[in-house]
Amino acid sequence: MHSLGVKCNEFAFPSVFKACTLTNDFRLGKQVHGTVVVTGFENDEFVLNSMVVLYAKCGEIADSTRIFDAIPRRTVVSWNALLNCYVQRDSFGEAVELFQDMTKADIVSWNAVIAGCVLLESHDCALELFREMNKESGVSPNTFTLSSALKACAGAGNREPGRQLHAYLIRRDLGLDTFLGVGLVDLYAKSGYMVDARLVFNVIPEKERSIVSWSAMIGGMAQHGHGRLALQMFNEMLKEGVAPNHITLVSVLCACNHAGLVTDAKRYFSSMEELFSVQPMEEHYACMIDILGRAGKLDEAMELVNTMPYEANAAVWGALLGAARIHKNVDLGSKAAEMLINLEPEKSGTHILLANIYASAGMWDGVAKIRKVMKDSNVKKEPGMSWMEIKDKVHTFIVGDRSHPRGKEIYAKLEELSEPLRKAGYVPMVETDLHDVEEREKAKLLYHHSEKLAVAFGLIATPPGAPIRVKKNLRICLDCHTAIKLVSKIASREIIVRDINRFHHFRDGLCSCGDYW
DNA sequence: GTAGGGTTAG
Repeated sequence: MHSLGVKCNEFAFPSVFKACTLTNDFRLGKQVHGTVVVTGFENDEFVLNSMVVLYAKCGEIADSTRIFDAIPRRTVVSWNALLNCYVQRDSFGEAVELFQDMTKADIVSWNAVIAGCVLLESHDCALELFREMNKESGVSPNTFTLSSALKACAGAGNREPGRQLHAYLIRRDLGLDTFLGVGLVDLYAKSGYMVDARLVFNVIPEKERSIVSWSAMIGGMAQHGHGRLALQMFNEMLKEGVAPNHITLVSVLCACNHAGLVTDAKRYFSSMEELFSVQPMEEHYACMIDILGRAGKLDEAMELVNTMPYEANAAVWGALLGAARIHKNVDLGSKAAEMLINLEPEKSGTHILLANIYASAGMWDGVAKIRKVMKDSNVKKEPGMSWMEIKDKVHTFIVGDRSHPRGKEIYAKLEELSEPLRKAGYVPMVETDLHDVEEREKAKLLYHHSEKLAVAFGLIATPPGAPIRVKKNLRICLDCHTAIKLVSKIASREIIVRDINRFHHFRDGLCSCGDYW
């Protein structure tokens, strides 16, 4: 158009800027900006709004803000444009400031700040804003708002508020669009209710069912340790003619991993490019290395590390460290830990896993050394915490804590369980505990880990036979894993623990993770 | 003609 000499008007410029933004062509964008100035359209509100977005998305926040300030008649769209740019560029502080300066925030503004909270994983903050919006702003939520709010609930594994959102959208007859469908499936999956996730999945209208909804189901099942069900679902999907993307395939590998299906995993991994036109990416290699490592094929895992077209990242070294722990391989463990400490010095989990490896090999001087390193470098173990939700109340537990109103009963329950546990073969794994206290004190602490307290509370606070659902902020500890398996049998209860990585369904003395985690 | 939402991996 330009070369034909057709003059661009104020209606064409916004689309051109949008195209520059989408293709990240900042050079062209600046040229077009020049044309705007030359042709005298630099006061048009639409033109300026689209320029705000262009500059912000290309990282030129200062210029973007300058253009924003120069808009003669700023509308709510101008404010929202900048607001969303701040949110997407992780400048949440600036976003909040801008939001507070707005005289009349509309639904898009609210959606932007709520999405911003979710992005930072400040789930409670997101829900708090959501409530404030409903109560005080006179703006009512739309499907965008609800999908962010659902994501906040899912991220926190908090089914109750999510369910209320579900009820709300039914009452308002909003119907399930693609995003709400995924949001609900993921909510139920992440809060431990796979049956409900499946029910929602089944009622998503066909045209709203996307590869993302399928992936959420398959990934959810994998996280719950239902590896074979996940693969069944994958086959069902293929039968429907839906093509997997790279995320679906990560979940498929993860499903094989948790079901111990090494051969299937290898088959999927080596044929994914041919069958599904998805080239193995870093994350697929990391999964495959994890699978091989867990299965004890450490040499094969290392070979893949050395031959893959990527530099080993934290996920890869983490997988190797985990494998080293399971198979008690001190050499590999220390190598992986060293790499990880370089890559992620701020995480305490690496030191702890390595200490566990030393401990299980009886290398107490190694354990002591790590304890010293942690002390000197000020790496603090994040305190383990567990939660149990009853009705809409959340009960929190910390190791050895007695402050819960029913503390006495909880400790009595654990005491009562100690004899049947011992008879069932439970031996405290004192060596896995790193607290800097005497052996006897250690056994006591171990027996009062937060997840054990939460389970004991579940036993006394829910009716006989009801499933017990616990959440934990770290990986479940090995000793607790063993103990809870036995408790599920002794007390005839299904116990579901969501740890930082996945779900453990304990039933009749076994765990759905197959002790593979 | 300008602004906003979803799935994965240690």
